[in-house]
Amino acid sequence: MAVEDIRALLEGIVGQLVTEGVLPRPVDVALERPKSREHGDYATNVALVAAKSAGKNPRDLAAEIVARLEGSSGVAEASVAGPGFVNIRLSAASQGEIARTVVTAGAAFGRSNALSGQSFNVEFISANPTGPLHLGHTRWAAVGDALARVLAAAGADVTSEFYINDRGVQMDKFGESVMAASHGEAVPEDGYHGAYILDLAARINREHPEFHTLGKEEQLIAFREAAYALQLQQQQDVLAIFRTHFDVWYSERKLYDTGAVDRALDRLREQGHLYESEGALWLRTTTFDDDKDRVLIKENGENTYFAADTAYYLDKRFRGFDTAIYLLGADHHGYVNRLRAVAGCAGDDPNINIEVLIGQLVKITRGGEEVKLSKRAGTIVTLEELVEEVGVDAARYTLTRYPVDTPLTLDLVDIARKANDNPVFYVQYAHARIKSVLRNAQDIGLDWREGTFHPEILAEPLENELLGQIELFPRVVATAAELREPHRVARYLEELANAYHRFYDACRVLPRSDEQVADIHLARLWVCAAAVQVLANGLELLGVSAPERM
RNA sequence: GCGCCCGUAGCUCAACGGAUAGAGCAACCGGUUUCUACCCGGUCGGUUGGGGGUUCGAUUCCCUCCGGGCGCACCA
Repeated sequence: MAVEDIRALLEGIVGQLVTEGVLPRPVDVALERPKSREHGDYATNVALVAAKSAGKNPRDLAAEIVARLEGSSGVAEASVAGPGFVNIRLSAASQGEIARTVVTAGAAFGRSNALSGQSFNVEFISANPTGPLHLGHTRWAAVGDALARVLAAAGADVTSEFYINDRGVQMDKFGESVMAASHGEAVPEDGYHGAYILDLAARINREHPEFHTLGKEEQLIAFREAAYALQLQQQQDVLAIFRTHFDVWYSERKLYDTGAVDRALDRLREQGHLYESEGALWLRTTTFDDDKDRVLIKENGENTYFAADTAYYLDKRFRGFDTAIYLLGADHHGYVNRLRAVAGCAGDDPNINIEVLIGQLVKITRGGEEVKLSKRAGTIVTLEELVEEVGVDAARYTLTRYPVDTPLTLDLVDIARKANDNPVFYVQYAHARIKSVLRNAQDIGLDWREGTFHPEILAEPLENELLGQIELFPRVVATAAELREPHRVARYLEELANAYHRFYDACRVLPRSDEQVADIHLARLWVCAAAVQVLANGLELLGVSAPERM
């Protein structure tokens, strides 16, 4: 019996109470899993919520609901508890059916239509192609990708996107730096100084010796473009290794080439939010809660970076996305208001068409000491170095198991530890452990898919807990998507893994050598098959591997 | 000065406005006759930064103070 069934049952009862005049109007049915198992499989606070409007004592009202729940099929027991909660315990049979549901749904279990019909553009990282991705980008590489997966699992139409800042003076400085290095000269003071600049220069010298025959202007462009291509490719390679997928790599240059900037200005002009002052063109963002108005075109005729941002937002909307989600670092939170104001100025609803998620900074330590310098980039630790040190699974999982508004301190030694104090291995181990049991079952010729599944014999408390935990998965995924909080999936998996380990500890799955195969063995194999499926589905949402053996 | 985020056990952090605020680590004590012990159980540990308010109920929402991080460009 699934949550939806119980919810429907309760809603039906509330409807009856309204019809009978006990309640003046319907109330929302909030159904939750009690923290304490002693409170049953499910609990609802409808009586507490409705008591006031009904002019009744919450416990009396709860008792009326309980009376109607008892005797419903699938409900083993209902009771009033505390100030007026209604606790519900399901029958073993209805609870056990969940295993069959999961196995039948397979990889689709957990997917829902909670957000179907909504289209999202999820933009994250969006680094300059002038160097390696570093720690500042890493949190989003993991969380942004997981968010895109979670939204899709909730039925939303999702496009993940990386905005390439390939225009402007930073690109020129980058080109100058590589060119200087290729000539064996010192890199300009305000250029890029990492060791990777030397690598890029050496490689370009090798592949394009003819660049040195070009005139200064042409040579600068040649180096800039060649270095850009190589560096972008390097970022893409690292992200591919990190399993972070982007549907679209959107070049800032493209905004200009396709006329998106002009189109955006036209739109804003139509909406009446542009004005000229002191020789510059301004957007009146203060109308929508920004601190000050912003310049789009400078006095010297150049576009500001903000003009590109504006055009980019509108381009996303022109491309048909309902909501543009931006994932930004805490050091960019000052942009939130002006971005939201752009939506307002364009005639959109800043509360619907744009969402900006701010991620707090991540600090890395190694054995308790802060790690700052990267060997390669000369700045802070790179994504590549992090992966080399702790591996993709550990890095991704660790970064996604915390809410993004929590400032993080991660210790490389802890993350890489292959022990139970490391949640990623704890969850993966549960998966591998079940796979092992399933393999062993196969080895002794025990096929749980054949023969009859008897859910009603799954009456052990730990079986019940595990099944209840499994059943929660779709709701967890939907909530993670609705709240844009993929960490909920990771936390859930840890609880699921724990529920499995405790089940395994108490309930023998396979027959011992001197035992006959019985219904209970088959039934528990179904539970194992369901648990391993949910673990795999959950890890997939986080982009973490689900190992067959460890 | 203005704005955003954060403050929960010794440490790293959880907790759609719900019941006795939870995990892991650290410290101590236990558990395996056969499926993966990278597992399971127990003990110790708290004025949820302080103070008000909202309500049946506040770690959660509002106000205020304290403490920490970050941001306040015709830069990119």
